[in-house]
Amino acid sequence: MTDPKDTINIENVVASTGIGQELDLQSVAMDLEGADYDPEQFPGLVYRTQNPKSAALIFRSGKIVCTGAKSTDDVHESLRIVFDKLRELQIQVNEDPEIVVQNIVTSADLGRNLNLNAIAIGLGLENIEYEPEQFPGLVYRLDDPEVVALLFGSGKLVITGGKQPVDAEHAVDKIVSRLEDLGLLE
Amino acid sequence: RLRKWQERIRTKDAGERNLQFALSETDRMASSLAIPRSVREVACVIYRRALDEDLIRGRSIEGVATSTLYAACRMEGIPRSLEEVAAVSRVERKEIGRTYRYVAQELNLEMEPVNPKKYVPRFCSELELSEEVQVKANEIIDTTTEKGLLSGKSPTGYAAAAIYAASLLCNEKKTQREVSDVAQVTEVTIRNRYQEQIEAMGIHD
DNA sequence: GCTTTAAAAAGTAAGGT
DNA sequence: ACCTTACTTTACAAAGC
Repeated sequence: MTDPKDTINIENVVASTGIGQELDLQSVAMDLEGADYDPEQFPGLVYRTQNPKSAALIFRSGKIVCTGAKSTDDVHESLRIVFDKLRELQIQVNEDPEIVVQNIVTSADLGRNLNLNAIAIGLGLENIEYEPEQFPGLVYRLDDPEVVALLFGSGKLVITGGKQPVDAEHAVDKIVSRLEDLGLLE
Repeated sequence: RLRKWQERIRTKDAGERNLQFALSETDRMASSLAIPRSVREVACVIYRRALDEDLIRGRSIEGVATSTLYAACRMEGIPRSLEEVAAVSRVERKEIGRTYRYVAQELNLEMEPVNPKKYVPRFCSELELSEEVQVKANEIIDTTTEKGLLSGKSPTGYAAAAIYAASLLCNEKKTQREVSDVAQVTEVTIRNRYQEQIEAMGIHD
């Protein structure tokens, strides 16, 4: 039997940072190749990196959001690229801007089909949300770690809201033991 | 004192006007969906609770009224799908679903997932199918659910496929198109659920 | 509340061939 | 009937309406 923890895969990491300098997004949009900037629609300028793949949202305040990376290392690498691109435009960027991971999205596989109806009742209707008419996944909010898990009939799951990769591991352990206690993982 | 008194009256009046409008909307929607009076009353009780707990703030009266009607139908065992309630509401389906989830959570309605069998009597009568077909459709739903086919599937699509299969088995065939019209799901969904269900039932046609 | 970005899960839908 | 595209859900930051 495969430990469900070994099936965990990081799918997306969201992080925020800042260069410590205000920006004229209009001119950055002109000089930065591939930049998307439509202030009427959204105040941030969108810049995509190819390797690693990610999307950076750059704001007038100099604050930046990076999303789409597959690991925390990729977040740092993507932002390093963004910082260098800005420096090429003669923009001052702090030496090592603090990068804060805000959210990690992971997927995993329990390796068994799940009876979501039984799980909804077993885990307590007041704690879960399962509306198959609206979405096929069952929404399970954990207190510790503070994450949200989406459970599917296939046994696959998505965990989001975590700040560290270990949050997903702890969440999987708790979900597995809760389901085993209820006899719903057989 | 006097100001507080006036404020109370104003709030109360606003609340009453709010409630009056909500009740008339609930009645209008319930009438066009042929929902029994007893269920409308349940919807009104839920709406009143939502009003008392201040859940209306930031949402439209119509949206909450539609959601409570949707919830009441489920609670009373004669569910209407979001598609159906959205058709008589001026709030879009997505908003009705969101509001319903919020109200159900805040009022601890503890709603169980809809059993597809709850749609069988109404859909079958709209299709003028016999009692025999209904029994067969229920049997298909029970058997395939036990085999784990229901998880994550929409109850209406699931019921529609079982009814379609049952109509074939009982020689009272309805087309996928006819069933999809009453169930408000696409023929593709009926086809997909139907294939899974007959395979799980061990039926070869 | 909304707007935008990214990504997964699985079901449903819509449009084209 | 198939194929592709797209929308539903979760979390999160950013600035502005």
